[in-house]
Amino acid sequence: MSFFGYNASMAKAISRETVRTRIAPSPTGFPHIGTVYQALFNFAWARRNRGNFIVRIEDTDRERFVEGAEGKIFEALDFFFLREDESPRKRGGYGPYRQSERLKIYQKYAEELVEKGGAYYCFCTKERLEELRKKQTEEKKPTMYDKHCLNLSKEEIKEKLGGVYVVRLKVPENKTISVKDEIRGFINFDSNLIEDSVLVKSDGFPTYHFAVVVDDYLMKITHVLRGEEWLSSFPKHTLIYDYFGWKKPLFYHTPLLRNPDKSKLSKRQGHANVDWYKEEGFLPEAILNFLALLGWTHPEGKDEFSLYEFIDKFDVGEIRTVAPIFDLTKLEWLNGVWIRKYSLEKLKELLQNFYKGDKEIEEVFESKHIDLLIRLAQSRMKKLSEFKGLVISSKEREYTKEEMEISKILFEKLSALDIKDWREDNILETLRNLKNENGISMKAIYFVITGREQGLPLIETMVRVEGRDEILKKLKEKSPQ
RNA sequence: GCCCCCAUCGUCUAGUGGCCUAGGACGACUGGUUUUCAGCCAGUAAAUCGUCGGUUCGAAUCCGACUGGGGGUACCA
Repeated sequence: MSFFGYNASMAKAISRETVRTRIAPSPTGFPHIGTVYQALFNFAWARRNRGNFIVRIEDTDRERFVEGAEGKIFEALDFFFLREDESPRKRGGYGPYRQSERLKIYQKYAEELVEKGGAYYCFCTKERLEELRKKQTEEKKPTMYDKHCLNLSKEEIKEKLGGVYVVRLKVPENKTISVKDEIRGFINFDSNLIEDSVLVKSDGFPTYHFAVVVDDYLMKITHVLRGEEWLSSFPKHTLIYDYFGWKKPLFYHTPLLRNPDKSKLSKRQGHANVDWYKEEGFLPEAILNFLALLGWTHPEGKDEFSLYEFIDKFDVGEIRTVAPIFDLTKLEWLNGVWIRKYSLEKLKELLQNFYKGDKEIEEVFESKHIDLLIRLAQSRMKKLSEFKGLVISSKEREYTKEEMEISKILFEKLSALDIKDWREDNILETLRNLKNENGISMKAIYFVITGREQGLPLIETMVRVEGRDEILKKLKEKSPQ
């Protein structure tokens, strides 16, 4: 970093125009991991170019609107450190940032578009449209609006405008509409296959296609990084830009995250809900790291990197086009990597936060051994949720006869060590002898003493956590009478 | 059905005409360290680059067809 915040890695960055990116989530349910994926790329590109990252709430669908969903979106962004520069909660110079509060704006531009000949009023009833669709389906034709209202006279329109109507996009006939995706290049569409979509609904709300164009333009968005599912409606958006004579931002369609069975990442199979990751004890750093690896490769081939490093190295043009499968196994590995990176203090804080309200484990946090326990558990957890199982002993199964015999032998041998000899080296020697002389495996010894097949280091916990009395008491209980 | 996108180990990917008898990471497996399990270290297996055809002296890389997968086809986003 040097004066004016310029460094060599920024040479590639765009300088003339302030880069402005955005995500446009809909408050229609739980916060989706796909939204985080989009947010990551948009956020990183804005930061990389010293630009602004905007969050615009697309709440134009009143039927699917879910109370509180917007708050959950911001909660998720905060959890992932993807802090926006402009949004309904932050404000900014291009608000409002909630589409439901921009109705007047859309109305104005809709009228303008009609005047310019890029759109028209449609008064068709739901019944007529349903009938039309039914007929087209029967005839195995594509279901498209038949432009019935396109040629109404001025008088007719004026007369009907007092009633119920929608505004439709006027798609030209017999034309090739060419759109440019910065990753894929030009893509051509036959205009005859594109429907005159509704731009403004009868309730006065705009549809996505219209609102997104108007808002991206008014909010001076320079780079649109959005999901691949928008590629098919891209020609409609292009048409609107062109009718208005507006300069288009650059478009990058990012791959869709998929389930193990390759379908679009859904609620059911994959784990689409951001809350699930929090509940499992995945760390935001690890999830972000993992997400970045999906569709992008670090120039040095690194697998582990921070958000900060991602911002420094990320280039939008390098996004891959292949839709990756969201594989939890690699995420778990990365989560373990990040858990190991943390300092004891930080990890303790994280764990305490994670287990807030869990009575059983709160005791453990108050014990004087807590630091040791965390240190011993650190390399043994992939998720924060695994900590509890490591530090709270719970009997895994009944002891066999042989194991009870071993308990007895262990009790006898360990009793020989009095309290001042209860040290790691002595215990180790005792156990070693047992192994060598009686042929008892360390695995068996571990189980007999701890009551579980595997876990935290044996001798260290025997000495520093449990203590002589506790160990001997347990062994005695397990010994045959 | 129609339109559009995509196609390298099980998964994430490197690879943009010769450096590829295809490299890395996760996972799996083996060995080492070791008091269990992890961790750490070393190593092994794993893709005839979806298929077929073409261009070329030469193709994972370019072109075409096919197949497969995905997305779209709403007064949802």
